[in-house]
Amino acid sequence: MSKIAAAPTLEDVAKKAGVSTATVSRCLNAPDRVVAETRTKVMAAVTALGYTPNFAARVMAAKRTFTVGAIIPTMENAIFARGLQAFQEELHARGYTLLVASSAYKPEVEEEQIRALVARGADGLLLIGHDRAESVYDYLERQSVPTLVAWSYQAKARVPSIGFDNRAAMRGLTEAVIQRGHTCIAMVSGVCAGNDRAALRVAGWKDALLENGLADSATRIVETPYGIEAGAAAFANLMAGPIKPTAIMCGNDVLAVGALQKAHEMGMAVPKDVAITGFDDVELARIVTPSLTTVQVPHRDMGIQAARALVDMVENKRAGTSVQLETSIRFRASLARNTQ
Amino acid sequence: MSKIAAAPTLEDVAKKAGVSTATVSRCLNAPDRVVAETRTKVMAAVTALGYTPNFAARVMAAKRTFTVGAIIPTMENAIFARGLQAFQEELHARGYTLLVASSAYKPEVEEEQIRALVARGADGLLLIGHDRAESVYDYLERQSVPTLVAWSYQAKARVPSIGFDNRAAMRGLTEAVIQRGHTCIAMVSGVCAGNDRAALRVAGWKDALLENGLADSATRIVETPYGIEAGAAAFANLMAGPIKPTAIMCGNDVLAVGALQKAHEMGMAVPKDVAITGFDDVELARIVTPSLTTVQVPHRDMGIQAARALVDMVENKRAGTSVQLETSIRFRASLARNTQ
DNA sequence: TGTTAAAATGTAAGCGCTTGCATTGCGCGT
DNA sequence: ACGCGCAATGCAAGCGCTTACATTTTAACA
Repeated sequence: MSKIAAAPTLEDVAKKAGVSTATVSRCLNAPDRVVAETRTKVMAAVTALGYTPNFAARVMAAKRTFTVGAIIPTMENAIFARGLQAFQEELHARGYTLLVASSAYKPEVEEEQIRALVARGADGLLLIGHDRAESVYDYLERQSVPTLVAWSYQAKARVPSIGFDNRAAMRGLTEAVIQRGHTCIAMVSGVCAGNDRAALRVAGWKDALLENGLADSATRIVETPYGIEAGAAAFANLMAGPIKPTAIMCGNDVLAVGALQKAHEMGMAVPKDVAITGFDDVELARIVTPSLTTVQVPHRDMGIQAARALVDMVENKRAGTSVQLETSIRFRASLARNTQ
Repeated sequence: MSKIAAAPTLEDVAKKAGVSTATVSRCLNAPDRVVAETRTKVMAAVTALGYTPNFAARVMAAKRTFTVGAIIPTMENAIFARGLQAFQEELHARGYTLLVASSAYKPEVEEEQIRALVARGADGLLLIGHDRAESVYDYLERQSVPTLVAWSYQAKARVPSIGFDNRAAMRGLTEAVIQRGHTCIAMVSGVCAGNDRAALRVAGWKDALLENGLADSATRIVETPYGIEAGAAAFANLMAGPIKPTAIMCGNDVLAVGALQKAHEMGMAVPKDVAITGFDDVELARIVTPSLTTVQVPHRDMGIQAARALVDMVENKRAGTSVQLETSIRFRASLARNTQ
C-alpha cells in the first residue's frame, strides 16, 4: 500500500543520508564546505529520492532568488525576441534565471506584471523604455528592486538605461530619405503615450523635416496600435488624401510590413511609387518583398550588456550606469537609391 | 533619519491597522469573511504602506501558486506565440499566471526548465509534444504536478494532450500536392529526435507518397534545425542533385520561408519552377511573396482548451482527457492551382 | 601524547504567510 | 435580562529552507 507520495523534502534527504538538514543544504549550496564522503552519501540520497529543492522555501530563507524579471510590450512579434534571447543567455551564464512577462503595450498591465514579478522575488527587473508613472519607480525604490531600462537611452532618467538614441536614429534615417529627393514624407507611428521609443522616433522625424524646410510634411502622421493590419490601415489612410506622400516612414518594422502589404494590394510599386522604411531590423525586414530599409539596432549587444549591468546592480548594490549604443541604417530595396 | 526601509510585511500592515495578521490575510484572500469596517481600515494600511504580499511566503503556507508553467521549444519565432497568447488569456481569466520558458529544442534544457518551474511551485505544466524521456514523466508524477501536452494529439500517451493529428494533416497536404501533378516531392523536416510533431509530419508525407506509388520520392528528405537560414540551406541541398524535385514540402513555415528565399536567390520561380509548402500557418506565411500554402492549425482554440483542461486538472485533481482538434489546408500562391 | 585551532557537522531560530481552532462579541428568541 | 448560535477575530502552528552559532571531530604541533 503506497501512501500519497508528497514531494521529498530536505529533511527526508537528511534522514536517508543520516546527516542533519544543514549538511544537506550545504551540500547543495556550498559543496566545498562538506567533506567528500558525506557529500557522496547525501548526493546518493538526493538521487534516490528524486529530490528537488522547494524554491519558495529557499527564497524565503535566503532572500535571494537568482531570478530576474523582464517585462516586454509584446511577445507576438520578434522585436524584442533577439535582444531578450541574448539577455537570457548572458543571465544564464551568470547563474540567473529569466522570467518574462508581456504587457500588451498597456501601462496598467505592465504595472500588474511588475508587482507580480517583485512579489515573486525577482532580484532585478528589466523594463522597456522610460515612460511610465512615477509611482511605479517609487514602488520599485521602496521594494529596493534594482531596475534597468533597455531599448531606449536617456541619460537623465530616474533609472539607468542601456539603449540607443531613438530620436537621433530616426532623424538620420529621415535625412537619408530626404537626400533621396523625397519632399512629401509621411509617418506611421506606434502609439506614443507611455512609449518613449515611439515618441522619440516621431520627434526625430520632425527634427529632420524642419531642418530641411519640409515643415508641411510634419503634419502627415498617423498614430496606430502595433500590428501588421494596423500598419496596412494606416498606410491606406495616408494615401487617401489628395496629396499622396512619396515616402512613408514607419515607427517599426511591423508597421512597415503592413504598409508594404497594403501598397502591394493597392497596386502601388515600392519603391517606385512610394518608398517605405521601418525601424528595428527584425528578421522579417529581410524577408519581405521588397526588403525593407530600416534602422539596425544592436539587439544582442544590448541584451548582453543589460544582463551584465543588471547582475552588477543586484550583486554589488551599485546604482548602475547608463550606456548608449550605436545604431546604423540598413539600406534595402524599399527605399530607392535615387528617386531623382 | 530614515532607516533602511525593508519591504513592508503582513505584520506591519496588521500593526498599522490595529488587527491581527490573520485578519489582514483574510482581508486579502477572502474579503467577505471580514466585516466592512475592518476591511476599510486594513485596506487603508495596505495602501499607505505600499504593501505587496510576499509570494514565496504565500506559496509556502498555502501550497498553491495559481501559476502554471509552459515550456516551448522556441520563442524566437511565432509558431507558438498565438496559441500561447490565448492560453495565457484564458488562464488569466481564471485567476492564473503563466510562466513561460523556452528549451531551444534541447531535451536537456527542457528538463532543466521543467524542474525550475516545478521548484517554483507551478500548479500545472504545459508541454509541447509527447516525445521525451520517461524519467521526466516519472518525475512529474512523483511531484504530482498535473501536466498537459499541446500541439500534438496522441490518444494513448502517458499524459493527456490537446492537439491535432500531425501525421494525418501532413498526409492530407501531401495528397493535395500529388493531385497537382507533382511526382518528385522532397521534404525539409525539422529535427525529429525528441520532436514527435516533426517525426509525425515526415511519417504523413511518406504515407501519402507510398500510397500513391511515389516511393522513390520518399528518400528525398533533409532534416535540419529550426530557422530560416537552415531552411534555405536545406533547399539548396535538395536542389543540388541531378534530379530536381518539383515540390518541396517543409515541416514548418519557418523552414518554408527559408526555402522560398533560397529559391528566389537561385532564380527559381515559385510555384512555376518549384512548389513550396509549409506547416503551421503563422502570420509570416501570408506575408512572404509568394504567399505560402500551409496547414492551418487552430492555435487560439488549442490554447484556450488547453488552459481550461489544465485548470480543471489542477483544481479537481482530475486526470484530464485528450482532445483532438481539426486542421485545414490553406491554399496560397506557393503551390500552383494546377501544374499540368 | 596533550593542546589547540581549524574543519565538519549539528542545533534551532527564523523568513512571511495561511489556516484550523479557540475566543470574543453580537443579535435574537423567550 | 439571559442564554444561545453564529459571525468576526485572534492565536499559534507550521510550510521547507538557510544560516549564525554551538558543538564535535580532525589534524597539526610541541
